Amino acid sequence: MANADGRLARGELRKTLLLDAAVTVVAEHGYAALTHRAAAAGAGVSVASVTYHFPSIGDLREAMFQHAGSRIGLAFRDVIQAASARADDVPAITGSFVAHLVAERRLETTAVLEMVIAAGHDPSLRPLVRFFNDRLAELLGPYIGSQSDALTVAAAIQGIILSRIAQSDPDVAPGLRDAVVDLVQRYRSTPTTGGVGA
Amino acid sequence: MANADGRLARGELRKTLLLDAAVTVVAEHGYAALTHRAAAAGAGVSVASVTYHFPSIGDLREAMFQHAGSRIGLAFRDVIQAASARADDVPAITGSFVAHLVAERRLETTAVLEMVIAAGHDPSLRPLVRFFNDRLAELLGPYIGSQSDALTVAAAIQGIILSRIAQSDPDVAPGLRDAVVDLVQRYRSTPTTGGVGA
DNA sequence: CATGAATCGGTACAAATGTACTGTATCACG
DNA sequence: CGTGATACAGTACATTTGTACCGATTCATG
Repeated sequence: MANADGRLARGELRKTLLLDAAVTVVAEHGYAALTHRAAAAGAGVSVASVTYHFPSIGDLREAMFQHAGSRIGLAFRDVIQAASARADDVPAITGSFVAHLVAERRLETTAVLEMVIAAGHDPSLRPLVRFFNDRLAELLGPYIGSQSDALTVAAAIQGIILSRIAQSDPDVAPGLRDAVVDLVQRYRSTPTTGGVGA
Repeated sequence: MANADGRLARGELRKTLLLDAAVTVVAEHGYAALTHRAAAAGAGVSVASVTYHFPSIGDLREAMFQHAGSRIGLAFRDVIQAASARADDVPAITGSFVAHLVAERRLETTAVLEMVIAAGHDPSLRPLVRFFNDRLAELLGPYIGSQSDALTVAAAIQGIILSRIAQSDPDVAPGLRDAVVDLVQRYRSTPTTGGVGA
């Protein structure tokens, strides 16, 4: 899709540029501020370039959510693999991962949270929201035995992330990680080999 | 403000009618859908009546958040009083309260969650968001000794509520309450008098 | 009952937005 | 080197939205 056909590669490049700009708009000014013109201005291109790739505003919104979700999803894939290998380290891995999301992936994370809210009145978004819940639960799975508990903790972690993003205090990142680590540990079900106990 | 002056009473009545309609619009169609005309249509009144009480759209948005927050805040006041008297029952009280919010106060609760997201890029909303976090932490206070832990659990509960509203499954209410009760119990710090242990 | 403020419906207009249309440049391919 | 599809800039127009304005109605008060 890129090497064989240069035209498609160019188009995809512009698309990602536009979607990155769209994610930035949503994260910095809210879901309501995402317009063709706002995305065009953020990417430094013409409005027609946006309407060409995303003819209707619904297309832009949907692609923007998919894009933000894809970025986060890739990060999930790596950390899930690491967690499945060492179940005892799941709390620490999860805590660092969440801190990473809020710090280095703040824009995409914020956009995903906007998507979760939007899913409340837009059923078409629910499959993607459920996908993220399942991925987060999958990350916790090796440490938390119960699937039900894992989903609860996944939702709880989302709430902790939300509260930090809502306050937007840049200095709360370390406290965020500790809070997540502690939360996960309180749901431990599989016996750990080492550890002196908290 | 109501009995002494009939005109003000009438105005306040219309205001609450409009704000209830505004909250409904936000809960059912999202924050972006809140316009003067949408609120007017929802309340069955003219657009001028909305612009009279809320001249700019910013006034309407701000008052809508305040209104939804006020409704939830009143419910908080009662439950906090009940919880302070019986610390051992805090998990059950909190669980039932959360279930009540999602069931009977779904519209206001959804609007408040929209406000939390909006606070990420609108600092003027953060005091109200912090107020709710503090109230929820205050509710948990008698049961959870650490103020830091109480705030974490408060954020976690918000995440659990968010996940249920996002999925919008009406049959998950009982599971919701159990999940909240279990979560709070895992953060117990004060010794309970009775109880056989879970 | 007269009066003035509060309230509200109807209308109008400027700005923002969604979206279509036209022309042009780029690039793969024959 | 022509050719056609892709990609994009500029423009235009209809719709939506924010907001102001005017007139009618309600209601407390003297």
